[in-house]
Amino acid sequence: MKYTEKLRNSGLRPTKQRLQICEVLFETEKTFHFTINELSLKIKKQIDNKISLATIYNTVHAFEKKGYLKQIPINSNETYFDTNVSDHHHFYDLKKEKLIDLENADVGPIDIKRKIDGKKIKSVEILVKLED
Amino acid sequence: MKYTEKLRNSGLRPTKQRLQICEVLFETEKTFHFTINELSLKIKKQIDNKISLATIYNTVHAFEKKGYLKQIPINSNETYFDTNVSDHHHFYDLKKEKLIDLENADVGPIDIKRKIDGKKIKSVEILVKLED
DNA sequence: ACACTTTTTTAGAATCATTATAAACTACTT
DNA sequence: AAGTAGTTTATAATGATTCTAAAAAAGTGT
Repeated sequence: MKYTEKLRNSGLRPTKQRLQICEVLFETEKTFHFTINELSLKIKKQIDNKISLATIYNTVHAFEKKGYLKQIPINSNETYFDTNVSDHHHFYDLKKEKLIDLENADVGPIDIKRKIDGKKIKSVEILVKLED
Repeated sequence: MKYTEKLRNSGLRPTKQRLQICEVLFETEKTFHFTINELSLKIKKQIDNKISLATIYNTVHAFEKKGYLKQIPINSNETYFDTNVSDHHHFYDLKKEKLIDLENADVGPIDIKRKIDGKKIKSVEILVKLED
């Protein structure tokens, strides 16, 4: 299996559950955004056996820590994740509660002029809220 | 009282609780960031009578709706608010878990080139994560 | 001031995402 | 095969937020 190595290299044991979650997350043409609840439903549809909710939480957090997933900073009662870990930004449709990727080319260059002593910039994330 | 009119003009009755919360929120030299829990403690310290938690939630949401407060998009289990409602962005010091205001002048102009049909931009918020 | 309507406050309960627990299970090592 | 360290699991616990419905306060008209 193609994800076995990837997991081993990260220090994560390639368990059946993790490999199956990899399939659901990364075996897609396009990247996508999800909440744990949405992912849980997706897994139920695509996988025969049951994966417990706790395992889904554990796995998503483990993957996020390893850089295979990104958390999207957004004010919502649910945490949003993104399988697109490249540098990019988001629209957030407030009505539909849906995220839309903004390709890097869709946003002019960002120039952060201020510096904080002893700190370096890890990421710059833009959230563009949309209303009707 | 100086906030009475402000509230009336927004269609909010200037109740004792709302006026007191105005004092705590806006009667400060500098603007600040807070969670509901932090605000609740600040109120307990500064105000003699008790204001119920439900009222604090109600009031903060009412003020946010009227534009007197801003929610800050950030991944945390608690919602962060800002008394600085001017157009500005934030640094987030990952180590200290602290927000720092970025004045608008600290960030070059943001150009969102992509448009979504039937939607208009409500806000553009940048979160710059800082590491050591 | 009084009566009446509407809004607001409140304590407590309910909700819901997330995390903790601890026992059973699985993967890895020797 | 045995040992151990990591993982999964159901379930309970946590904790922020929202809901409820009754009491209180504010606004309005007389």
